[in-house]
Amino acid sequence: MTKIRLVLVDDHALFRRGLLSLLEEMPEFEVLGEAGNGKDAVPLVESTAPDVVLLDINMPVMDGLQALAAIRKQRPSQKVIMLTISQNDDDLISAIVAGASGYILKNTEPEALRHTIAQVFAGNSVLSPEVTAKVLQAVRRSQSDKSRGLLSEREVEVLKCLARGQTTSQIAGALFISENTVKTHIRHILEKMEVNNRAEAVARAAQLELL
Amino acid sequence: MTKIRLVLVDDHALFRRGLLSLLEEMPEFEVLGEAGNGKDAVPLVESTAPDVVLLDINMPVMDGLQALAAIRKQRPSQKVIMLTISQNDDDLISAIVAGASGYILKNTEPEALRHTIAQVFAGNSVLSPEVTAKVLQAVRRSQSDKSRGLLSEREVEVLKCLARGQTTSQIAGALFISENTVKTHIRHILEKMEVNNRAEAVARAAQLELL
DNA sequence: CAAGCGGGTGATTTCGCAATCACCCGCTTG
DNA sequence: CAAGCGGGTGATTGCGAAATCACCCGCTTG
Repeated sequence: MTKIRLVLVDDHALFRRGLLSLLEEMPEFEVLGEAGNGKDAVPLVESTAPDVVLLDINMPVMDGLQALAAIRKQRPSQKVIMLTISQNDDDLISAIVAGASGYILKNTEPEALRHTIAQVFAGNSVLSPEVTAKVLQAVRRSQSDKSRGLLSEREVEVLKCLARGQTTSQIAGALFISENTVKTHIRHILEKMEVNNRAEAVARAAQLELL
Repeated sequence: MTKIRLVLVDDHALFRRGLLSLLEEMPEFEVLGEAGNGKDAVPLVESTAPDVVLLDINMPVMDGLQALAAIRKQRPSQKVIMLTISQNDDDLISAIVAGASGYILKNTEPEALRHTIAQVFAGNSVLSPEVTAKVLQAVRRSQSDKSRGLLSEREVEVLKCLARGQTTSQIAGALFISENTVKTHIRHILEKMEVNNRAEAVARAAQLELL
């Protein structure tokens, strides 16, 4: 069996050596090299071309996020797992945006780490359960942001009326505007929500909970 | 030890029964009830108040996403794990937005399912590695979308010049505008990126790769 | 101390979008 | 067939953001 070739990057020599012996006990892994900071890591990855890089964030000289960006710039398909103690939201999101395939905490069990590396090697991504919740929150926020800015205030009001099953003339009466104006608002709503009729608009609005 | 109380929702009776016997073999779980569609699931969850709900997406009468929304509306803190074969992006994102704490595929190993339920019960979130990559892609897209719309075209041009280390007067010459205009653009860039000086702006721009 | 640079404030024009209304078309239904 | 409704096109006004420039302040440096 071809071994999964790794590079370890962490500024704590003790942790790095412990991790090294741990991984070498697992027959499917082969550690090609180690680095104690980002500046050393970039050329090391360049020259050894490992399957997966295990990368710490908090490091002197060049931190893990900068190193990640540099590595991914040189080798865009390089798989990198962030292995860190940081549960900081900015670190997490930055690492994802910079192209990390995994983000796991240092308190992870050896077996889980083994599983993570195998999954990443197979082309999948893995997050520690503790940080997954943060990522899901970020997704929720970004989706609601996207929905918020989409429609103007007035258009949302019209949409609410539509959802109550009101007709054009009823909406016009309720909002003290002409039927023509209501129709124009609905037109814009349909365009922005990329739907073809009132019913579809109401269905998607209910689904997105933007009422 | 207090058992983790579950409710299973899946329209395939065979799968549901198999899952039931599997979970009952694990001493830490207790299955309070089952449902074959979303319409039955909502009142069942309401009455039994389980710790965690395992919910399929593809179901007749009321699909899992609608059921998830209904359940979370009645019991906002209810923990729900989507257990499905769907790797569809829309299903995945919809489930997350609707408040799912987990999204795992039906080909998951029993031990991994056991682990997932325990993590969700503990307040964390879990995704199957196969879908984690999709979520990370969604995060990347939403972050770049956020960055795109943030700065105007002209402001991006100025920022590019800044990143090359050009001074105010050099930028003014390059873009055929006055120094004052350049300064105003930079002012707006600093405001929008929430940074305090040019260097910070360049650093974050490089990090976000919006050059 | 004066020139150059980074940074802050005010003022202008222009352009796009929001909000409004009028008018037109095609379908159903009594 | 005419009245009502959903849907489409054009036109107006007003506000806010983008883009432009002028002027002011404080620091460094020769």
